[in-house]
Formats: sequence, C-alpha cells, structure tokens
Amino acid sequence: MVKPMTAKPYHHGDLREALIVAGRKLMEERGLRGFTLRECARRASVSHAAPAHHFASIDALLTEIAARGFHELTQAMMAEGRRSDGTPAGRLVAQGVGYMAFAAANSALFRLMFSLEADQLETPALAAAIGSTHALHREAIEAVIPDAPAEVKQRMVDFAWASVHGFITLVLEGQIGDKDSPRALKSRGLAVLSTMVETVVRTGGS
Amino acid sequence: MVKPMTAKPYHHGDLREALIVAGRKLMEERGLRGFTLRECARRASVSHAAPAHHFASIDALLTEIAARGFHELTQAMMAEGRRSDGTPAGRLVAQGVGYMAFAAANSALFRLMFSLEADQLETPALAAAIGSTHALHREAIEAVIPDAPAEVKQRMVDFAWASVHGFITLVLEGQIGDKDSPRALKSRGLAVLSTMVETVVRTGGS
DNA sequence: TGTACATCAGTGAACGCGCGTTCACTGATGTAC
DNA sequence: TGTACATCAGTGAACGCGCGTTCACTGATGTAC
Repeated sequence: MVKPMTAKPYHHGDLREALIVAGRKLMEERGLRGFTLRECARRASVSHAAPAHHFASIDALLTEIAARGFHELTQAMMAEGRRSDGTPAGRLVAQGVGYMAFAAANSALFRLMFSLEADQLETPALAAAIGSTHALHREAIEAVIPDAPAEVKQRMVDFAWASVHGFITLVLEGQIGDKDSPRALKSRGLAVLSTMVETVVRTGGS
Repeated sequence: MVKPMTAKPYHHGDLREALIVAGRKLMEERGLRGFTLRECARRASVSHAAPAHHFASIDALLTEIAARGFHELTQAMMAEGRRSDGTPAGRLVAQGVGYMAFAAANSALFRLMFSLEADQLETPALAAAIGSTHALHREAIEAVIPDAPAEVKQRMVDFAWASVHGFITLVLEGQIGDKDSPRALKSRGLAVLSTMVETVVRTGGS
C-alpha cells in the first residue's frame, strides 16, 4: 500500500517558520486588528493548538515577525544604498528611499514594528535587529559628517531619522498626500530627503 | 417622600459627552487594545446597551474622541505659540514644542489620532479638526518664509511636520531615548526643533 | 538489523471569556390642546 | 393648570461570535542498546 504523495505528513517539517511567514502575510492583509493565532494556524494548515509548541503566546509570534521586519528593513536600506552614486550624501538619501519604500510596501508590518510594547522591545532577537537598523543609519550619517563633534552627529542621527520616519508615517496614516498620485507623493518624499541631507551636510560640515 | 439627592436619575443628562470623556480616559489607561464600549458604559455608570443611543458603533465613538484630540492638539500648539517670543521662527518652534508635549502627555490618544482608517478620516467633524491643525501649521511656516515660492512653502510644511512628528513618534514607541531622562529627551527634541527651523529659514529665505 | 522506549509535534474537544450588537421593554420628558 | 400622548433615553436579557489557552491524547521520529 503506497501512500499518495499528497498525503499530509503528521509532522509539518518547519511549522515555526511557516507560522512566521503566514503571520506576516496575514498582518499585511488584515492588519494588527485582524491578526489572530488561529488564523495563522489555519493558513499553515495545522490545528489551532499546534502553534503553542512553537510560540508561548501570540505576542511572541508578533515579536518574531517584527524582528524579521527590522531585518528586512535593514536589508532594503542597504540594497538601496548600494544602488546610490557612492557618495556619503547619496548613500544617506538612498537609505532613506529604501526606508520609505519598505514602509510603503509593508505598511501593516511597519506599523507593527513601531507599535511594540516595552516588554517586546526587550526580547534579545528583536533588540538585536533594531540595533542593526540603528547602526546602519548612524554609519550613513557619520560618513556624511565624519569630522563633526559627537553631539552634532547624534543630533543629525535623530534629525534625519525623525524626518524620514515622520514623513512616511504621515503618508501611511493618510495625513499627507491622500489626494496625490503615487508619483507626486514620491516626489514629495524625495524633496523631504534632499532637504534633510542638505541640512546634515550644512550643520555637520567643517 | 423626598428623593435623596444621591438617587441616580433615570436619564443621564449628557451621556454622549460622558462617554467621550470616559472613553478618552480609558484610552489613556488601557490603550486602543483595551478600549471597549462596555467599559466606557461602565465608567459612565450606565448599562452597556445605552451607548447605542448616542453612537452607532464603537468606531463612531473612537472617531469622535480622535476629533477632540485634534482640537486639543491645535489648542496646545496655539497656546505654546502665544507663549513664544513673537517672532515667526520662535512661534514655529513653540508650536512644535506644543505638538510634542501634547503627544507625550496623551500618548494613547495621539496614537489613536494617527492610526485612523480611511472611512473614519472622512467623517466631517474629524476632517474639520484635522484641517485646523494642518492650517495652523501651514500658517506658522508661511509666516517664517512669506516670500518663498509656493512649492518651497509646501516642501517646508511637509518637512517641518515630518521632523516634529517623526521625532516624538519614535520617542513614544521607545525607539529613541529609552534610556534618557525626561530632561535629556526634551533637549534632544529641542535640538531637532531648532535644526528644523534653521532649515526652514535657510531654505525659504530670500 | 531489530526492538524498546523517550521525546517531540501534532490533534480535537473543551473552557471560559468579554465583546458588539439587538431586542422588547419601561421610566422620564416634553409638548399639544 | 391638567391631561393625553408621542418621543426619547435608559434597562437587562440574550445572541452569536471567535478568540487564546489548556488538556489528554496519539502518531511519528530518533536514539540506545
């Protein structure tokens, strides 16, 4: 008696990973509000009690998904940075473009990443992922103004991040450019980015 | 037979208003996640079915609370603006301070205000409240750079708002300065604000 | 190579929960005459 | 000034829902001997 190939094995293989993938997709489709463990299980074709073997709670799964998000965000920024003209200023702008593009393409995930509770933020894997994103941003700023005093660098790190994050957040929440075409919106974003980089150069310049 | 003064009247008097007030407080205490109609009713000392006479749904109540929030935000910005040195640049910074202070003092409400769905944003009362906030901000920018071309003004409106909103959002979400004292954090915020206003002046100056 | 057995990763039933909303109702209010 | 009556704003019971989590279980896997 040969089992057909389509028979589902009793063991999933890598349910943990499957739940993360399914959860991420669910998040994008339904938002945080529509995110449930049971639906994640359904999408992974598994009973709703199965996830308990891999995640202690729904928050643990969300935290893992957010950590992946920060990893991807960092990757997106790096990829865009590599595509830039190679100057420090060009790279800073490009990373900003990568940041905004990632947020726009994964808005629910992005929202999740920036609405985590304090206890979630303390999870080592997540903290590490966030640390990488921060570090990448800091490096890009420091490359633009290598000779500036530390406090100025810190100010510019805050400032640059705030303007990029603020702009795309306001766009995602419908506060900016809800009547604009995607093209017009992108141009407004680029304007913010170039204003930002000019400020960094001028403020941190020797 | 005289009824004691403490006897609850059958009719509430102004349940609609009471629900908004209770809801706002609940939002601050429990966040959006812990916000329920039934708890609002409980806090207004009324049966859980009573709110239906005043709000068609829980979202309608949330929308109203958000609209109040935008009103208060505008008031807070104006109040801080009046306390400034009277120069256009000083007023712009002061309004930014008011914005950040409001967000910090009402973080859950602030989060609600910036996580509204498209259909909620279309509610006339809310749209009007948001419009006032936008207008106030725009005026402050235009006063700083009255002679700049319209596109530059628009760019600076976007830019200034993005940097202020981005900074305080990142702080509230624990991404910036989670190890800082409130005093240190405020100084980082002020640094962002002064960098912002310098940029506006320089970019829009004749 | 075979077998016993511990461990792991699933299942499906059940629990308890609080929610939003609906419904028939009733007490209170205010207005027309 | 009094009365009938429509309307309004509450009540409390009920409905149906899907959720997270727990539990005893069982099938599958892998390892020691």
